[in-house]
Amino acid sequence: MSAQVLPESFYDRDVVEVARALLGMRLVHRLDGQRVSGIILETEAYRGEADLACHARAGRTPRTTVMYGPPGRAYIYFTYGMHWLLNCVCQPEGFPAAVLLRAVAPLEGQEQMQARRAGQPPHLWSNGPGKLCQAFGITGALNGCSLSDPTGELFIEAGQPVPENMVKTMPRVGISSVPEPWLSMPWRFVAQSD
DNA sequence: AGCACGATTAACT
DNA sequence: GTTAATCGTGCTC
Repeated sequence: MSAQVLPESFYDRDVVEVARALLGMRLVHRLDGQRVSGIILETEAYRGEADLACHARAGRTPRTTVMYGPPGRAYIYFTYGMHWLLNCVCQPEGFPAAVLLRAVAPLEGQEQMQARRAGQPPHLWSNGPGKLCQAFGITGALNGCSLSDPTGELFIEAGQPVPENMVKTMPRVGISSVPEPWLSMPWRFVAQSD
């Protein structure tokens, strides 16, 4: 019984819907022939050039090109001079939108995570967008790769969907200089732990 | 060519 | 609660 990898069509719809639907799914990175994986617990949606919090607000640039491509690809970028952040490209090709993966619960390959998150306790390995990329060994080398290819290095498998009463919705974080209404859009989704 | 700032994190007071 | 670390990106000159 092998887990089902989410197909491109999963991502080919409104990015806010996808951000909600990704909760409970499983992020997998094949690293040194070993699976490093975790259950997605927190996401944020970034939608189109009109969304002033979205990188695509500046239009199509070298960095944002991947977001304009087909759904189901990884959009990975570098920020604050030291952190990689992982997104899933959504909606039809030509419309720039992506879901930022903000937190996952460690599952497989915990020795790998421990090694990459030197000295930190397990609950702090992947509870942030920069932290999860570090724990999983994800870098810009994977930018643009398909997340729907089961033979690829990085993909997302179907998991246990999170029921509605276990999902909290709130404004996105880290975008404090963005004007309304974008600042308050409830496009951040968090799965409750209990 | 130069500059301000960022979808963050960890280590402070 | 505050702040340094650190550099690619996009904007201005």
